[in-house]
Amino acid sequence: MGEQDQAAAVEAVREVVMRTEAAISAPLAELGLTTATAQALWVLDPHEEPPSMKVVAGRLYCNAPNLSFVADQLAARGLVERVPDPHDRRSRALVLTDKGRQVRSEVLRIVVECSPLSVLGPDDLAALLSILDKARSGP
Amino acid sequence: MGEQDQAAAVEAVREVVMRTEAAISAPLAELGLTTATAQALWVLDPHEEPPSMKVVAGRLYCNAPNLSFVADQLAARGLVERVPDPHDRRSRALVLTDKGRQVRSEVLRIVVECSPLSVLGPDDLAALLSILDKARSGP
DNA sequence: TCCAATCGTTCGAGTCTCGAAGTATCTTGG
DNA sequence: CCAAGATACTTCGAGACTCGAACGATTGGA
Repeated sequence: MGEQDQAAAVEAVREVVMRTEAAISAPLAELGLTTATAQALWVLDPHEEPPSMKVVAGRLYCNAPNLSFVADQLAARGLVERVPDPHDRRSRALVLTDKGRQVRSEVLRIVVECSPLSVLGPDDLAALLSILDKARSGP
Repeated sequence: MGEQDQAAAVEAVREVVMRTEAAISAPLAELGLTTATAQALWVLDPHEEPPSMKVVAGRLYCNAPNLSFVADQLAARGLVERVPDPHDRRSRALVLTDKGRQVRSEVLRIVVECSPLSVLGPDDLAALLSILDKARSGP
């Protein structure tokens, strides 16, 4: 019985993501972004120490060649820069440029505005986060 | 402030979906399926009246050419059949074959087993479903 | 009847993703 | 110190997915 609930939950989560992507694709296109490039921008927090390519690839659940491809696009648009790590010259950190920080905040605004989750109140959002954090911390 | 929570919630939902896809890709490959074909199989409920291509495309948030492409793959594997609608000969319904029903149940089993949501208890699952249904019924 | 709208398909192009191979660098055991 | 293996990233080539445009078949309304 619980398996049916779980399948329904997976389906619900999937649908929310699909609807979000469908809703944000047009506004992102006006910024010259796709969902792939926008997600890469998303996981670059301006307040943290610039993460290496490997770390970013991990956050995006993609492999190194894929991230190189996406990083090239962001770099071509002047949104990120590859800066060598002084402690390990094999490694390169992805750093947001000024324009990158600005566009990233636009991405966040668009996502927050277009996501189906925008209809939820603060209590529901907090409960949702609490539950999903349990799932994320699991394996 | 609520915008930060909402951004975090969108991020959490995205991560759950990414982790699910990463976890199921290998088992699905053994069935000769990709995430795209598996999702199409997923939305074909054996107990309902076979839906038209247009309806299925809507469920997958994709357009008609894309669904034709995916349906071709499922048909080539003998998992679905296109049957003409007697009332509207332009329309074709996607019907699961016997093998299709069997493989679809395997897909459900894999997803339920591999999803990060599998660590959640019945109460959390029910709460999660309740909240996401609010978001889904919104727009 | 005629014409616009709908359903599905085909075609071509573009984007995304990945495995394999290569380069540069680091690290470890001897 | 140095050679061998491991690591970080890139490039290349192929495959999978998605979409817009154009087309044929069918439907339904003026």
